[in-house]
Amino acid sequence: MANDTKQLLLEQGMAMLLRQGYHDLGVAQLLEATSIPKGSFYHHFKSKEDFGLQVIDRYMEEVHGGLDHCLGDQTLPPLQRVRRFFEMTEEKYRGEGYLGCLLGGLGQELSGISEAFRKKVEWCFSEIARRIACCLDEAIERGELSANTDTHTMAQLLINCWEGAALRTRLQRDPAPLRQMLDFYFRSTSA
Amino acid sequence: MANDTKQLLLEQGMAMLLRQGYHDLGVAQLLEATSIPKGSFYHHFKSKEDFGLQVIDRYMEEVHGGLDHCLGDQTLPPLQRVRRFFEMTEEKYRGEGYLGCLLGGLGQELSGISEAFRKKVEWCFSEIARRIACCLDEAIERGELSANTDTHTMAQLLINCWEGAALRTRLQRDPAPLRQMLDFYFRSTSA
DNA sequence: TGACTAAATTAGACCGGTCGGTTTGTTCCG
DNA sequence: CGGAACAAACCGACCGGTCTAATTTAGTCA
Repeated sequence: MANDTKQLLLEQGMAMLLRQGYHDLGVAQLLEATSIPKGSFYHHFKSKEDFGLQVIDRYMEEVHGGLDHCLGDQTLPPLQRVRRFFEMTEEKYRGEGYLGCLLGGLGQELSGISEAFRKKVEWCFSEIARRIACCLDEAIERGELSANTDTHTMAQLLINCWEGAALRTRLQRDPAPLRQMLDFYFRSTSA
Repeated sequence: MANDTKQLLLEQGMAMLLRQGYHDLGVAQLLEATSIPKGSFYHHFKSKEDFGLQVIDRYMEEVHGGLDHCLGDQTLPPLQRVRRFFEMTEEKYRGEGYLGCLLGGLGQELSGISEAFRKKVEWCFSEIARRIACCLDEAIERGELSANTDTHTMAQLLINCWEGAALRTRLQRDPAPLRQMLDFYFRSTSA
């Protein structure tokens, strides 16, 4: 079905964009990998840029799924839920060969030359931070964090430090930076 | 002189690679910006990839200069020297329009498709971390850090968290992530 | 000090290949 | 039957790199 074609392109596009980045991945290469003709590609997507932006949307669906799953787990205290989300993300990175974060990659590559991508990626990070901040608010209520914690800032910090660790993980093909970052952040944050 | 030409290409290349990344910057565009003919480019550089790797070398000269300047300042205690280095880097970012870090950008864009770039960028980060770890060793000696601090890991963490903040700074064109990260790191690290 | 030579550097036209996107046509599905 | 989806040839533009030629620079020698 038509929707299968579009989803296949988005899924394969996510994987290939993660490894190669935006400019190194040509439309032709993606189509060769999926055995889909170019007419179909331009039927579903207005342009390559449109495709890239929709890949990000598709990616965020998965991220929000993961956030729903972890932050919604009432059997764990809030801080552990937040940490669990990142541990699951690390497992996802392992399945991909420790290539880091798609958002970080596209944001880094394109935010100097495309306002559409800069705004979209920044909005995505802000959305993730907003959801984490909500969970940190609950941690304050539960006494896990001191009452004067600026949860918005702490959530942004968590995202930022994770993205830096994700870059080094991509460079080293090793998850150690992710673990060190989580250990440091949660050790420094607990009440 | 010939060396002037090469240095001009490297300087201009640094600036343009920071904004646009590797693949979006064509050799012709760089040559148009510098009014240098293509024959000269390929006289000084074996290839575009060779050029990119030499830009990184040139960049690291500046980084080591900044490290020499800050970490060698005996009028400040060690932790403040380290922090000063990053504050100076933030000022450099301001001059560039808050476009983040060249190493982070190239590492993110190219480390999935070029072993030469992946190794070079990773080596650069390791070098910076090594020098910062030396200064953190001195902070232990001075009592600024507890004796059981793993300075190698703390130095890597500092680099990683900074790179994540640099990405967000690039996305937002705002230094707030850098400052928040430094405040958090040094507040959590002091003895 | 000037002439000469070789090497270094500059100059830019040209190349084959690939790019993103368009166009025309065919097939499928509701 | 018409619109959606698929199909693939084709296009102009641009890519990294090569090649041949011209100019400049540096070294040597009388």
